[in-house]
Amino acid sequence: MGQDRTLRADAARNRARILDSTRELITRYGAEVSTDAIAAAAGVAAGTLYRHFPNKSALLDAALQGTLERLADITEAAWEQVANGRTSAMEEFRALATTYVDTAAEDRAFRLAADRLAEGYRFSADQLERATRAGQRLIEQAKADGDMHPDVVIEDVYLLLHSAPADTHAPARARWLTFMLAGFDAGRRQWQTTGGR
Amino acid sequence: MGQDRTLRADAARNRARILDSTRELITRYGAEVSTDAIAAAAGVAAGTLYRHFPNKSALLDAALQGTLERLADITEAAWEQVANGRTSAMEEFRALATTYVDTAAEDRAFRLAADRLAEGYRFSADQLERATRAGQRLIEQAKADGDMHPDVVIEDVYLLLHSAPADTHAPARARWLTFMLAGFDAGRRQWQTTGGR
Amino acid sequence: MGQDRTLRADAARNRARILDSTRELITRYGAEVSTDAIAAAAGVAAGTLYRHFPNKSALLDAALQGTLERLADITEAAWEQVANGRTSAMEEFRALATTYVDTAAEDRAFRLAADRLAEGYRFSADQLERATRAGQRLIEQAKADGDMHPDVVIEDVYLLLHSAPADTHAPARARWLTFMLAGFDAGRRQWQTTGGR
Amino acid sequence: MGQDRTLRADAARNRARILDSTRELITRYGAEVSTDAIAAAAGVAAGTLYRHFPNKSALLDAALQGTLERLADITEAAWEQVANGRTSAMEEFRALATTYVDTAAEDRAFRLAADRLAEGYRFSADQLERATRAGQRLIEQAKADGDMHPDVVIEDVYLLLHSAPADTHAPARARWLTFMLAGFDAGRRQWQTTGGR
DNA sequence: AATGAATGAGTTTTCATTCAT
DNA sequence: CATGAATGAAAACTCATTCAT
Repeated sequence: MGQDRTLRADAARNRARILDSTRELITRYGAEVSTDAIAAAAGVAAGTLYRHFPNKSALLDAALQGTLERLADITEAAWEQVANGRTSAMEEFRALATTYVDTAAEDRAFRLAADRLAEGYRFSADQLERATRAGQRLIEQAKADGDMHPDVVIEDVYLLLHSAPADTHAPARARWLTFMLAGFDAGRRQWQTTGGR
Repeated sequence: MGQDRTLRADAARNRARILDSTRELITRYGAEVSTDAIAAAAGVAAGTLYRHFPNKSALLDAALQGTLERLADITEAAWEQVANGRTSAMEEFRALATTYVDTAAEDRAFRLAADRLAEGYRFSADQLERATRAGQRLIEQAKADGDMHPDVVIEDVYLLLHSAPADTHAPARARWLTFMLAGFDAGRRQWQTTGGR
Repeated sequence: MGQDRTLRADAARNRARILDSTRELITRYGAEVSTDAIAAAAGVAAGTLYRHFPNKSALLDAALQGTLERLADITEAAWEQVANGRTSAMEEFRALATTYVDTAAEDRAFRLAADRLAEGYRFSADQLERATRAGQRLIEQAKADGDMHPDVVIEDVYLLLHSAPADTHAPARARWLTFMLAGFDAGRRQWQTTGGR
Repeated sequence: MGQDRTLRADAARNRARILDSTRELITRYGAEVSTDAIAAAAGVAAGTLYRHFPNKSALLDAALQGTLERLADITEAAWEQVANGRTSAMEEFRALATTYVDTAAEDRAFRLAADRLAEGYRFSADQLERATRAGQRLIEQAKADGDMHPDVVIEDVYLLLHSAPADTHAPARARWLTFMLAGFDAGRRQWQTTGGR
C-alpha cells in the first residue's frame, strides 16, 4: 500500500513500460542510453518519464530492481534443486556461479545490478532478501557437506558476482571462475580478515 | 632518440604536463574527463593539447603508457626481491598481487591500463615486455618451488588485475584476493580449459 | 497530412522561423553560415534547431526546398503567360532565363538549389516536377514555334542555371545570357553529343 | 629591382617553394587547404610562410599568379598556331575554349584564377597582358575572317572562362560549350548592352 | 497526468595567426 | 631570418532536464 494505490491504471502501466524499456535498453547498450531513447521505447514522452522518476539515476535504480528479481529467481531455483536432492549444494553453487558470470557477460543490466549489490546494498528489501536467503541456504548446506570453506559468507558471493570479468570471452571467464572458486573450496588453507565494506 | 629529441624544452614541458594532468584527472574522475579540463589543468590551451596528440584516444593511450610503466616497475621490483633471495617467489607474488589490486583501487588510470592489458595488449612493446618478463620469471620460480599451480600463465595475472574489484573498500579487496589467489596455489585440484582471448 | 499536422503551433512557428533564417543567412553569406548563427537569428537555442533537423545538411536541404518552390513558381508563371497567349514561348523563355540568372545573383540559396538541380536532382519530387513540367512545356512550345533549336532538353536549362555567373554585375550577366541563349536559338548550326550526367 | 633584390637566395627559394606547394595543393584540394599543410608540403615552418605573405588570402593571390601564367601560355600557344597559319582563328578559338573549360575542371587553381580574372582583374600586369594580348589577336583575326561576331571583346572570353561548369562531367561541359560558343558566332542575331563590370 | 518542444551548457576537434626561442 | 609551439575562437552536435500547452 502507499503510493501505488494512488496511481491510476494507465499511469501504472506507463511506469511499468518505462521500467521494462529501461532494462531492455540497458541490457543491450549499457547505462549510457539516453532518457529520450528509453521514453521512446516505452512509448511515452520525456516528461512522463520524469514525472515517474526524478532523474536518470533514480530510474536506473528502479529498473535494476527488476533485474535483481531475476537474480533472486535463479538463486532460488538453484536452492530448489538442492532442497529436492537433485544435486549436491557445492555442485549447484558452482553451476550458479557460472550462470551468474555468463549472465553478467550477456546482460549489462545484470552487471550493473551486481555492482550495486556489492557496493551499496541499497535495494528494496524484497528481492534482495529472497536472493540472500536462497544463497545462504546453499552456502550453509555446502559447508555442512564439508565441501565449502567454513568462512564463506553471502557477501563473498556478491563480491564474486561484482568482479566477474563480464567483458571478456567465454574461455577467459571460465578460467577466471576456476581461480575464484578454488577460494570457496573446503580445502583452501590460509585465510585473511573478513571483508567488510 | 627520434622525435622526442627535436622537441623544444618548453614544448617538452607542456607535453609532460599534459600527460601528468591526464593521468591525474583520469585517476580521479575516469576516462570521461573532457579534453578541455585536461588542457586547463595542464595550463595550456586546447589547441596545444591537440598539437601534441591527434585526438583524445591517442592522449589516453600515451598517458596510460606512463601508468603501464609504473606497473612494469613494481613487477620488476618484485622479481628483484626474489632474485636477490630476499623472499620466496610465491610470497612475493602474493604481495605483488596485493599491490596491484590496491593500486587499481586508488588509481583509475592504473585500472584502465590493466583493462587494456587484459583486452588487447596493444601497448608499445617496451613496458609491456618488461612487465611480462618479470611476471613470467616470478611465475616460473614459484612453480619451480612447488608453490604455484603448474598451469598458471601470465595472462591469468592480467585477468586477475583486470577483474580486481577496484571500487570496493580495502577489506573487501583483501578478501577477494584470498579467494582469487587460492586458485594460484599448487594445491588446487580441478581445472578448466585454458582461457584464450 | 503526416508529421506536420502533429506539430504544435509554437513548434511549427519555430520550424518555419528556422527555415526562414536559414534561407536568409544563406542568401547573404552562403552555405557556410554556422548552425549557431542560424539558431540565433531564428531566436531559438541550438538544440531546438537540431530537434527539427537531424544535421546541418538536412537543414540546408529543407531550406532549399523552399527556394526550389520559388523556382517552380516562376517557371510555372512563365508557362501560364504562354498558355494564355500573352507572349511567345521563346520570348517568355528568354525572360525566364533572365529572371533565373538575376535571382541567382541576388540569392545564394537560389544558386545552391540550382546547383543541386544540375548535380543530383535528389529533391523531393513535388516542386522539382512542377518546375520540370512547366519548363518542358515551354521548350516544346518554343520548338513547335520554330524558335528554339530542336535538340534542347530541360537539362540544358538546368545547366544554364547552374553555370550562371551569379557573382558578377548585372551588365555582365546580361551579356553572358546573350551568348548562352544564342545556343538555344533555332538558327544555331553545329551540335555536340548530348550531355549526360 | 626593389624588394626582390633584398631577398637572400635561400629566402627566395623558400618563397618559390611555398608558391609551388600552394598551387599544387589548391589544384588538388581547393582553397580550403590549411596553411599548415602548405607549409609542410613546402618543407618550411608556418612562421616562414607568414614572413613571406601577410595572410592566407595574399598567399592565394600570389600563387594564382603562377596559374595565370599557364593561362597566358596556352593562350599564346593558340595564337601562335594561327599566326603560323596552321589553323583558322575561329577554329583555334574553339579549341582554346575547350581547353580552358577542361583545365578548369581538372585544376581548381585554374578555376580560382579564372574567377578572379572575371571579377577583379587585380593581377599583376605581366601575365595578364600576355594572355589578354594573345586573346585579343585571336578575336580580331576571327572577326576579320568573318567567323566571329563583331561585338565580342576579350572580357567575354574571361566571362566564359569564369562561368564554365567545372564541377560537371565532360559531356555536360561539352554541351555547355556548344551553347556558349554559339553566341560567339558571326551568325548570331540580337545583341545586348556591353557588359562592364 | 501526459505531451513533446525548448533549453543551453558541454563535447571533440580545426585552423589562421602570433610570438618566444 | 627561420622555427614550430601556443593560442583561442569557432564549428557541429548531444542530452539531461524543465515547462508551456
